[in-house]
Amino acid sequence: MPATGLPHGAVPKLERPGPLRERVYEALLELITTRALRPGQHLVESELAGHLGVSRQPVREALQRLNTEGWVDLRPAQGAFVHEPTEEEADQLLTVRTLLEAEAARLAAASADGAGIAALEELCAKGERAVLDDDVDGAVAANAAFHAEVMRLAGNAVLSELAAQVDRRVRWYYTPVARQRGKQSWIEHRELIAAITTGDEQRATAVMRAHTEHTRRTYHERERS
Amino acid sequence: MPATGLPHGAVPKLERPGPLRERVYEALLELITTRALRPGQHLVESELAGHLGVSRQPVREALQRLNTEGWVDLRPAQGAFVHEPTEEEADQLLTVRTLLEAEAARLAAASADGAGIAALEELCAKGERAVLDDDVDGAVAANAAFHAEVMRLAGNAVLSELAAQVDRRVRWYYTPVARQRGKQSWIEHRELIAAITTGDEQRATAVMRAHTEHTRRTYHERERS
DNA sequence: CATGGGTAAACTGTAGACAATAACCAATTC
DNA sequence: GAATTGGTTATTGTCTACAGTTTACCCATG
Repeated sequence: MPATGLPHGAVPKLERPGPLRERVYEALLELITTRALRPGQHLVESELAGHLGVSRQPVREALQRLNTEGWVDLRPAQGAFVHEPTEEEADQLLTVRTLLEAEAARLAAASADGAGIAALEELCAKGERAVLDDDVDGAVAANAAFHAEVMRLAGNAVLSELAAQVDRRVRWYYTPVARQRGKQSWIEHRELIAAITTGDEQRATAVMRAHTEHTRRTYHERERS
Repeated sequence: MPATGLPHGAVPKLERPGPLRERVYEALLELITTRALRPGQHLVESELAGHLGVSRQPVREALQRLNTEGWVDLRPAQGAFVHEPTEEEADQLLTVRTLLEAEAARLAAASADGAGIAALEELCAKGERAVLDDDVDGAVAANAAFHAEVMRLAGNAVLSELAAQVDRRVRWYYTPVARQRGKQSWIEHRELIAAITTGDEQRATAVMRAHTEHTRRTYHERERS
């Protein structure tokens, strides 16, 4: 290796636009999760293409990826429709999410690590601060970051990737009721950190399971609001 | 509804070709799982297209789906390469598989059902027969069918879909050593059926976990063969 | 002999054009 | 008047062509 003398991070990494399909994919996913594209809506390739300033091909590829990941339904010879979540499906997703997150918590507890725990505590503090400030977006972001960090500590890439997809969809269903669960959520996070710190796999699993189950309850009780 | 006088089943259902990308996808997946396309191999779109008698476009779409599902790695501006499984990844996949299958077993036990149990027993018998006949392919197929049936009984579509993908990849890694685990596997299946029949969720989970963990052991001990 | 530059080939990424298919609507017949 | 049939339109599925990048090889040069 040649000695360039340049530290890795210092290189500006001159912007690579990256494949168009990726950007289209992310743009569409953003539009779906923000409800700019509503469930059941018919997505016409040429419209999207024109709207995004690209050709139909990248749009097609993005739509197909969204299809395999469950965001849109691709009816043959008819086109793409934004997926309509059902009660049953939301419930099943929450079940799977509970499973994956609980396992991640167990693995994280098993391979406890000082630096990782510090990161968790920082994210937890950030979330608590956001809740006190009534910063909903900040709290949601901190929550996602917290769970992602637990996933990272688990050190299982396959698990992490699956959980990322499931979590994102759960959050999509769940966003409308997200504000209800603010303070209590972070108390539970503190408990989880404690369990991970002491390396108590059983307790970490139990706490995370209770945490996500609690989330499910909140979801199912949302009608009365 | 017009009375055509034609019974439903009698219509030959003249072959619906289905979207080309689907068929290309299945063809490529078959080629990969059978090792006709070996890990690390560079897949050139135009070659595949010519070989399959279609244009590049369906091949592209199939490759991208294979990419999102972890079968091929898609390096930008360079093309598709058959994914090379690592030890670590195989281990992580087995962990996730254990998780998903165990949960499926629990759910299946919770919603025990006479017809379902009968189906399981039949598949089990078929598998045992295949083992006695040294019919390896038949045994592998019966094994897959058995696990798929447990999944179906669990009644969780999301879980089922995830497990299907994970299982298929696990089986890809695992196929070379599949013959080692013949008879014992089906004894464990019998235990699982017993647990499901009595609706014992705890025991069903434990049995399935032991079963898949056993599979993992076998995998990791394969070098010495 | 090693090294650097430059050129060419191969492949992917994107765009545009054409064919096929399914829904929609009106006209027609029983 | 209802149902069926034929035409029409909009949209997807597929193919072909072209531009952009990366890689590898070869030749010139120190």
